[in-house]
Amino acid sequence: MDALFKGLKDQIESLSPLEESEWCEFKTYWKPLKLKKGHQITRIGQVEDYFYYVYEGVVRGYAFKDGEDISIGFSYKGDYSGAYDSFLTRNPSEWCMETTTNVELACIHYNDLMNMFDKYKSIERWGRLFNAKMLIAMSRRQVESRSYTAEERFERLMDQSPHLFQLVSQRHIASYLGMTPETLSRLRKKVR
Amino acid sequence: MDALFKGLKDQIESLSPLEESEWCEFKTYWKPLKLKKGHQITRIGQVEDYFYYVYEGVVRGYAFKDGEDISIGFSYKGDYSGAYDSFLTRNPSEWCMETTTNVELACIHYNDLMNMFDKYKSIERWGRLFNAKMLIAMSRRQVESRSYTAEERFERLMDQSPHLFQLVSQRHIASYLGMTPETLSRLRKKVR
DNA sequence: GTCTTTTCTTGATCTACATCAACTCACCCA
DNA sequence: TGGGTGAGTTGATGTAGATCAAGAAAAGAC
Repeated sequence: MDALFKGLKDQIESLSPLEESEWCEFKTYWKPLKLKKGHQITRIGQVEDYFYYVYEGVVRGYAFKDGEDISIGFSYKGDYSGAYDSFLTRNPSEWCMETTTNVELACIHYNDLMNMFDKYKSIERWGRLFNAKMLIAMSRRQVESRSYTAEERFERLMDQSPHLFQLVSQRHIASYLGMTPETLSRLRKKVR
Repeated sequence: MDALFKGLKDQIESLSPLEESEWCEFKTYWKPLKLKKGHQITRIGQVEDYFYYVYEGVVRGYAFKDGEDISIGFSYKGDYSGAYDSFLTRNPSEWCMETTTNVELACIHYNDLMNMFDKYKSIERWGRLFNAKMLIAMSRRQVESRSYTAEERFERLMDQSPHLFQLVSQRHIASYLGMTPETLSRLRKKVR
């Protein structure tokens, strides 16, 4: 439990240091949460009320388009996670979140987070910098997905996150890479 | 000139209202700027020192991968623009910005904006919400680019931003849509 | 205005990847 | 313990869109 909050505090302070008193209050709003593999965190059409910090395990974010399940991204230890567009806009989510392993999370309710933003400038700053960080990561990924072939995207993922292949099913990785499971299977064979 | 600042103020206040005194100070750091069509705003490898507000005209953001020019996005009237990853990280930019029409902009220097973030919570908040807005737009676009065929992406762009086809060359639109200029040309013929 | 350069168009081919289909393997649970 | 269900593999075929190439048209340059 302590390790979870320590991880969370470190993550936050890497972007914006907090006063001890601020952290003490902020901390009270974060709730620890253990979930089993395969748990559906957010469903489509539902407004996301929580923002999650992943302490252990993997969470998969995905969208549905024409009945297709498209993986948008995976959150591991130290990442934040959630149907972030719905959380921010308060509109029904177009995305879902589910655990692909057993996970340990901490979560905070929208209202509590907004109150913290109002109350503490340092937390407001963390919010700004956190969004900026996400934005940068996402724009890099956008360029990536445009500049490389299926095979190159696969190789890059193998280099950057080899562990993912142990933690997530092939078809989810395939949809994340923007290819069919068959194509991914053939690429893996080629490497072996 | 006044209209430019009014537009800027409205944009900012749509996310976070400012005290009159805050706006008066903030305003002094924004510099108006007129540029001709085809002007290179940011080059690759250069650190982006400015953040831009587009009052009139179109700015194109693009990346280079293996000598390929890939359009990332277009900013029109009322948008913000800039090599945002470089601006935020202070690393040399992997992206470029150029005007595709004559433009009128307002720009603010990194240091001045950071000072404003430090000084005013309302401006810090604007920064957070602005990043959030960009993030949401980008994540929608990411899902879009995965879920639709070239033809569908073209049709959606025709619906959403028909004016773009007047303001930007076909090959830039093509790279934005993730297809070759030839393919775009054929799709346009089909519609006519 | 005419000459040059770049952009756009159109056609012929090629290929990466999708789709369809059949088979294997692991895992679960009655 | 065996058979059902979903995940992964493998092969045969199809196709969207890339690539290559060569005109036509538009946009600058002087």
